[in-house]
Amino acid sequence: MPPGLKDVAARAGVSIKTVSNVVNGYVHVAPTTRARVQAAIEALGYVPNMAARQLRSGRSGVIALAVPELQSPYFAEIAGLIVQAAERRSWTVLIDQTDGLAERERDLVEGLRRHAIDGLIFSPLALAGEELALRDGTPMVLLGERVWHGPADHVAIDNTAAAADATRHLTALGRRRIAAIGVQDKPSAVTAHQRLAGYRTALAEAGLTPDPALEMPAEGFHRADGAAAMARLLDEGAPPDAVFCFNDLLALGALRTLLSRGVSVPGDIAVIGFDDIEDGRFSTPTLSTVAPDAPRIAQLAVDLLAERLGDGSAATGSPRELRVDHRLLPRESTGA
Amino acid sequence: MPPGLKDVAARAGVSIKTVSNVVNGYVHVAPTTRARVQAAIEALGYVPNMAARQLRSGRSGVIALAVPELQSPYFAEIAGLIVQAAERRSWTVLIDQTDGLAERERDLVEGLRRHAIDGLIFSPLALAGEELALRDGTPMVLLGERVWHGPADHVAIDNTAAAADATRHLTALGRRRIAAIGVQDKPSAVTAHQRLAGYRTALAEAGLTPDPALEMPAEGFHRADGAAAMARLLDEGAPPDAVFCFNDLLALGALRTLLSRGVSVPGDIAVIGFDDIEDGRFSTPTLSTVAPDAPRIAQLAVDLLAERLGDGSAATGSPRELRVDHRLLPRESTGA
DNA sequence: AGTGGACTATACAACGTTGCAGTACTTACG
DNA sequence: CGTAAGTACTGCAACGTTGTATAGTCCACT
Repeated sequence: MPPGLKDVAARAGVSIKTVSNVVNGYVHVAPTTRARVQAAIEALGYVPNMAARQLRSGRSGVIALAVPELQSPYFAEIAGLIVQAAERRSWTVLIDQTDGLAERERDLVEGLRRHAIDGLIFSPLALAGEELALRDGTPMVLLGERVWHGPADHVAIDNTAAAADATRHLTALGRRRIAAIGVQDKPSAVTAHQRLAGYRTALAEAGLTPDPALEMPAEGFHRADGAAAMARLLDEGAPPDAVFCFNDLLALGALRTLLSRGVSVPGDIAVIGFDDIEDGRFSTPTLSTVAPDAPRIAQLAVDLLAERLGDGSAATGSPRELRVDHRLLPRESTGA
Repeated sequence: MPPGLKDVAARAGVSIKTVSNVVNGYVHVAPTTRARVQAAIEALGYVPNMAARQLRSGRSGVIALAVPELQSPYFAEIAGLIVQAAERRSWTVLIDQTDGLAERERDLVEGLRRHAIDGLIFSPLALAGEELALRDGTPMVLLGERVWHGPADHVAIDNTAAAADATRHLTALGRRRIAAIGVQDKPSAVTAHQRLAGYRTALAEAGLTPDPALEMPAEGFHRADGAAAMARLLDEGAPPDAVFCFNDLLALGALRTLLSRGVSVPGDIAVIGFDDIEDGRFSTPTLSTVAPDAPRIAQLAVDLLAERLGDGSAATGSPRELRVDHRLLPRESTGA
């Protein structure tokens, strides 16, 4: 049985409460007493019992981070950064994998973990809009691209603008038949919609007519989906001279198809992705991409949550939307 | 304030304990009572308070998983699989990132989280041997390649044999100058040592003399390290005709260097990696590798932990070492 | 008719911690 | 010198849950 305040108190010859005061850094404790208690703590190897603390205070010191999947390098990176940011506030991060399942996401929102966590940082895939309204008062910060005025704080890049930047990079190279890979129908697939919108905007700016045959759907955002979409693009009629993939994994899959068929990149077809994952910096050719400022996203998400947790009433203030910068990174796959 | 047993009891007109009994599925509750209580639970949206539960039972239902880094696809995959396996036991997994820092690892082992977690699945990088002995009774399962008879249960593939298999694949192709990338000096870098040993064994079997110039060190196990090591290999004297990289990331980095210099793979140099991460299945050329049975590793780790948690005394039985299978996956980078 | 057992429900204590109220002693000040 | 303010410490209650003990009811079998 691990020692408690009781045991430390007995050993130091003081009351339980005094030990508690020492542990919590209460000021009015005589130096000699404090030293005696500290010694007892050391000797017994006392560690505060978090469960009891939480039961009293209602705070667990744990925040949850819910992402669709950790396998995806982008989310893995975000997760790592958020853990770091949370550590600076000595919070523990509980990582939840939703696999993009609506059911799992709903569980989170409806607060099945309610008592265990102080707040939630959430990157929703299946849920959108009002479905995200939290029933209990647990503060939540949304990550990624939510549309207008959701029910909670929200950190994201300007997705549409970033997609337009990527596409503009291709039109600026003089490409005319520019395909998009990653289109999704589901109304909840906000990311895909926004990137498609940005793509179309940039095409229009360049005076190009959108060709439905060039807007390739993808079930998921993985390499295999990108490879398959690219293959269809090559097999069906006139191939494009450039492709904007809605994320880097799709782009790497597309690259694989192109190279294995002997298509020159960027000679015949230029390719650009989205996210700036590490893989793209070492692929052959290296992958042009749009890089969201991930460290800043992580920092802001944690800061926002901290603000809501700071004052007791989580309801203070209306939801805020924070924009984070993005950068275009031209690499070999578009001829850098 | 969220409702507690007390509130439900009041609404249903029964005692607190009866509600507790209903919640915990105790058999001897009259159907009508049970229904009334269930209705009250629904109406109030009651959710059990985990902190209080843990305080009573000493069990949190949370296990920790500590890995060097989530960015690494191999660990991300393992993490995902462990979360799945734990979910089947309705455990929550707290993922800790050690960044391979000895200090962080020591904190874990010394049980700073002691009260918060029921058990620990740990993939140590910096710590080895007796330093890993847990002071308190928290059950621990070690992941990855620890040497003989550590202080805790341990799940791993036969690292040396797997490395030998990979190297043998290269000698079987008739390659004679086979390099290794990923050598590390630190005594705690057990993985690197074992893979080097396997490599040397296979060379010896093929009647080849090990050439120190072909054993390339790598600071980390990342793409950049692999790319740099490969560059040095090409620049210093006679280049090899095959390379065994100690993991897939190193191999992908090496691939990048080779292709950007116009070296043919596998024509001039064959490349094989280790881990079977998704990236290697979509690189150009696709990457030959050795695949550990990751799902089984995850399942066994969780099972082992469950066993230690089952009976109250965690000390039952001496540490066990479980071997998991691995498979050689020849792909394009060695001429498949 | 009496005894044992299964069934249903309850009361109480305890898990380890902290907020609040309170006690005893010291110092400061008019 | 008396009172107020500050310092050092203590005791009790409460957070929400569950294990143990207990009490009453009903039925079945001697």
